[in-house]
Amino acid sequence: MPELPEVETIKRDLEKAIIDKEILDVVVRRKNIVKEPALADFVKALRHSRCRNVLRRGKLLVLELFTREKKTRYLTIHLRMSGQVVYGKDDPASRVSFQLSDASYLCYNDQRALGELRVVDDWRALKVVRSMGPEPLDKEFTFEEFRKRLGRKTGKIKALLLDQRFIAGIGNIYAAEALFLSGINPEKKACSLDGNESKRLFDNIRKVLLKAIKCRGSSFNTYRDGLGQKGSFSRHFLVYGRKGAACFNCKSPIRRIVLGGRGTYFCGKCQK
DNA sequence: CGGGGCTCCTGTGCGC
DNA sequence: TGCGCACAGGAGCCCC
Repeated sequence: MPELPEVETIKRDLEKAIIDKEILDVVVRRKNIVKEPALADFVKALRHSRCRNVLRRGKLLVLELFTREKKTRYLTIHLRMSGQVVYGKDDPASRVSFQLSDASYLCYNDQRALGELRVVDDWRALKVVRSMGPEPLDKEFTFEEFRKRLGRKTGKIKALLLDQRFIAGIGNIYAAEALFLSGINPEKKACSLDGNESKRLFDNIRKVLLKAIKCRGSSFNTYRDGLGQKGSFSRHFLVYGRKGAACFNCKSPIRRIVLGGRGTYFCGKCQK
């Protein structure tokens, strides 16, 4: 489900909703979602802590907490395929529910229960964070660097865009959309992109992510924002989920192949 | 290093 | 209607 724009939308919603509020209690209804520490310690660390800040790195959502013992801890949330973090009333179907000091709740919903919650001392020390590639919307993410790193990769460009170690936050939807906008076939080898292609891809990655954030994400299925509402970017999909439909550019049918185990949509005529 | 398959889960939709 | 299979915004692991 959630890629960078969806997680960023949730982050912004939570900033408005929960900062400085105290977590009074935590109910864990699905234990295997809590990865670290052991369940009792997880609950203990959260209870009576306050949310100081909300952060995002790639697809990882991070709540900075100030505990009752006056220590800083971090609740990290990875939503995987179907996770939601929704502020409002309690939802008995939620996997984990946080009761807040304003009589509201923060619910972690997750139909497929593939998501991961952790409480850690230092979220930046997590292996997944340490190995994460650059943030595509940061100033430090430059075309020169992108081009250089592309040139060393012999695998298919779409698989590379999904690799969080290469670049953080892109998932199946935005990889497909950025490649279409750039006129690049998803099976093309990364190192074979020429200067113009790399530049178009670099620009379009940022463009599509920014536009999706403006639309508050894509909700064709389970994604919801921090207040339980749908995002509208699905209305702007150019290729994703459009198998057999006419390409908006050339009218030939959008194709679907499986690449790296993921459904991959593209126009065989416009993307070379 | 690349790529394929399998795994963790639950739910939906389609063809027969 | 019922059943089985494919597939779903992710990602780690094993194996060739």
